[in-house]
Order: sequence, then C-alpha cells, then structure tokens
Amino acid sequence: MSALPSASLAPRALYVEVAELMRQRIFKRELEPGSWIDELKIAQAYGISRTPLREALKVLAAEGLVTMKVRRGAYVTEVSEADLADVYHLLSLLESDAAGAVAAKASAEQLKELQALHMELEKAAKNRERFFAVNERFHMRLLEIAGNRWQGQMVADLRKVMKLNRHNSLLKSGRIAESLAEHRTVMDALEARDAAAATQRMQEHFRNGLEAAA
Amino acid sequence: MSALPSASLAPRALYVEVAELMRQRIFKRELEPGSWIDELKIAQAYGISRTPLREALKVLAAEGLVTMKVRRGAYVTEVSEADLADVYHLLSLLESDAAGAVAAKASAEQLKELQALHMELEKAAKNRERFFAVNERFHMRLLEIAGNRWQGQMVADLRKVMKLNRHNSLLKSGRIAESLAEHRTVMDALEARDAAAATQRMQEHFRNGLEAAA
DNA sequence: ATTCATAATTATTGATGCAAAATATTAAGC
DNA sequence: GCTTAATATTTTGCATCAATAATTATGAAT
Repeated sequence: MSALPSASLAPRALYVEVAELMRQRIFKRELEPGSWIDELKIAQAYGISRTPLREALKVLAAEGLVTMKVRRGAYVTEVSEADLADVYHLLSLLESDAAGAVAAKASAEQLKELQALHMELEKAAKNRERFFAVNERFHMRLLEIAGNRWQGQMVADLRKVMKLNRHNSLLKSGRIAESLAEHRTVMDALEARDAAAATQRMQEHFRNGLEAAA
Repeated sequence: MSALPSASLAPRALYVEVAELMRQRIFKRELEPGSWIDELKIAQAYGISRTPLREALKVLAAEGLVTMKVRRGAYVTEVSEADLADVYHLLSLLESDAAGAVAAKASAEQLKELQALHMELEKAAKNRERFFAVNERFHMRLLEIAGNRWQGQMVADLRKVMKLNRHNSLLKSGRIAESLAEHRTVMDALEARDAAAATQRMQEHFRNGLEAAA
C-alpha cells in the first residue's frame, strides 16, 4: 500500500477524490473546527453535484474529521484538549505495540528501510515542515511493517484527528532534537530485535511528546 | 413494501437506519462474506431509493463490514483467519488498556454496575446466546467507563468485524465456564483498584479466548 | 415594547433520471 | 470445438429534481 501514485494508476471514485480535497482543506484550517460546511457552496466551487460530496462527508465523518448533525448538515469536528489526550493515548498504545511487533518479525531489508528513513529524518532536522513529513512517513511505514492492516488504518485515522488541533502537537517547537534522540533509541531497539525495549522506547517517545498538552 | 421503523424518539437519518438493518443482515449471514450487494434489489426491498442505501454502505465500509470496489459495487468483507487474529490482537490491546483505566478511575457506583453485569453474566452461563449478549454488554460498558470515546468506537467496530466470522470466536463452545472464571479475576482486580493486574487479567482472558484460532 | 404566531426563505434529505463502464450474451471466424 | 469479436444488458456513479424540516423574518395582539 504505497501512498504516492494511486491517482494515475487506479482511477478513484469522485467521492474519494473529494474526501481527500476536503481533508486537506480541513488540515489547512480553511475550514475551521466547529464551522458549518456549506454543501452547495463547496459543490459549486468544485464544479460537482452534491451527491459525491455528501458521500465524501460521510467518509470524513467515519474518520472523525467531521460531525453530522441530523437535519443540520456537516460540521468540522472540534477536538477538545481532553479528546486530544485520548487520541494521543491511543496512538501511544497502538504504535508502541507495533514497534514491538516490528522488532520481533521485521526482515533485514525492512529494518534497513526504516534505518534509511531515520537517516532522512536526521537530515531534515532543520526544516520543521520536512521533519514533520518524514516523521509521519517513518511512523506509518513502521505500522505497515507491523503488518496489521486494521491497526494501520486506526493509526492513520487517529493521526488525522491529531492534525485537527491547532498546535500540531505531535511535535512541539523546541522538541525536534529530543524527538530525534528518542527516535534513535527506538531504532536501536528495533535493530537489536528487542521487542520489549522497542515498545518501551516508543511509549516514552510518546509520553515525552504529550507532556505540555495536558 | 415493509414500512421502516421511523417512529423513534431521536429521529435518525434514513441512511443510519438502513446501515443498522444491513449490519443485522450481515451478522445473521443473510448476506454472506464475499458476496456482492445488489443495491437495486435491496433498495426496492426496503422501499427506498439508492441514495441513502449507498450512503449507508459507505458507513459500513468505514466500519470494515463491507468493501467497496471501484465501478464494481459493494461486497461483504471476507475476514481471513489472519485478519481475525489481527483484530483479536487489537481488541486485547485496547480492552486490557481500558480495564487498567477503569481500575484506576472508576467511581464506586460504576464498579457496582460492572459487578451487577458480571452477576447477570453468571446467571446466563447456561444460555449460550444470552451469555454472549451480556458478555458484550459488560465489555462495552467497561469501555464507556474507561471514558475514551475513540477507544470505545474502535472496540465497537472491531467487535463488529469479529462477528463476521463463522465461528463467533470471541467465545468457543466449551469455554463458557473458563471464560466466566477469567471474568471473575478481572472483576476482582477492578474492585481491588489494581490497574496493572486488571490489564494483565484482561490480556490473559483474551489470550485464552483466541488459542485455537491461530 | 415584547411575545407569540405565522409566513417565507433556506438547507438537508430522499427520489429519480441519465450516461459511462463493466459484465454477460450471442455470433462469427479459425 | 474453441476462441474471439460484437452487441446487448446490467449496474455503477453522478446529476438533477422534489419534498420536508428548520431558521429567519414579519406582523399582530396583549
């Protein structure tokens, strides 16, 4: 399941396409949390009918990005600080478990791949935007290697919800260096094929990341 | 030409109603895993148009109960043994975590409530069907008390996927007595407010439940 | 002036229609 | 007899249309 070139190879349904566009707009805060989504306006803006848009909105609702109110339409989900802590807790639980699985069963090539991503991450340390993107790639690749597709889907959805938050709190400003160091210890545990340690290190990585959000 | 049950205190949208009906049909295996879902036929059978049905199908797709294929329609999801193990692993992870949370922060009343459910469970030991239902109620109530709505939603979805499997493997035939005993130890840990023990006992409960499915 | 009722406007929800794509069917050729 | 091409049918996907519910605006009465 590579994320990049699915558009050209497998033609996606319009509602999937629209869902992706809406996701981006929500993440960019063009659509603010709590605000009402004007179906008519958006459908006209995209030059499509409301049917595929409505289907897209229901997909986003299933992901937790929008909330449907009966006879009142769709609203961008507001994520409270408490929600954020809950989501973060789950990410920690699921990803640390995945780290353990990877330590136990990844192939040598897969570990090399993660190692390569980690090195890319170190090189991206100066560029906050880029660091964030590579970091996400690393974490999602780890989930893929762990090989539980349900788990991967859940983590993907939870990470989307995290992005709704103003302070993109998976990574605080000053924490890039520390985050990188923690990442290193996770990689070490993976390469040592020490499942318990990998789980532990990943948990700590998440615990440190949250601290100020509570 | 059967009229749909529209008279509800909280009027739900039609697509939500239809989604629920479809879920039941899938669980009852009226719609077999792998089989194609005939939109037109079902819409006519329910006396509705295809629009709300298609929306319902996308909700079910988000839950993992059906799979959408491009330009090919909706299919009831087939769950392989490997999938089942994956889902089970996640249930174990999420529910044992929830058990720990409940042990740590449940109110006295909430523990009493769980205790009551457990007693009901013991009384239902002879009726397999009923035991299964009460067991589900207990587990879901535990999740509610744990208080992480994302976690609750995930467990609910995963449990739905489990139900797709022929051998309703959350509970094997001869295992009711053992399952009950394990449940008892979980309850004990909860009432002792021992979070680590509660997590541990719940994990064991799940580990024993799966054994033969691997 | 404020409140309640009623009408008008607006938006969501469900139904229907139509075109493109995929599958099935039939016919033709080797 | 089997494979391949052409046609016909089915079915998805998107658009449009109609009806229902909700909000706002307007007006009358106390």
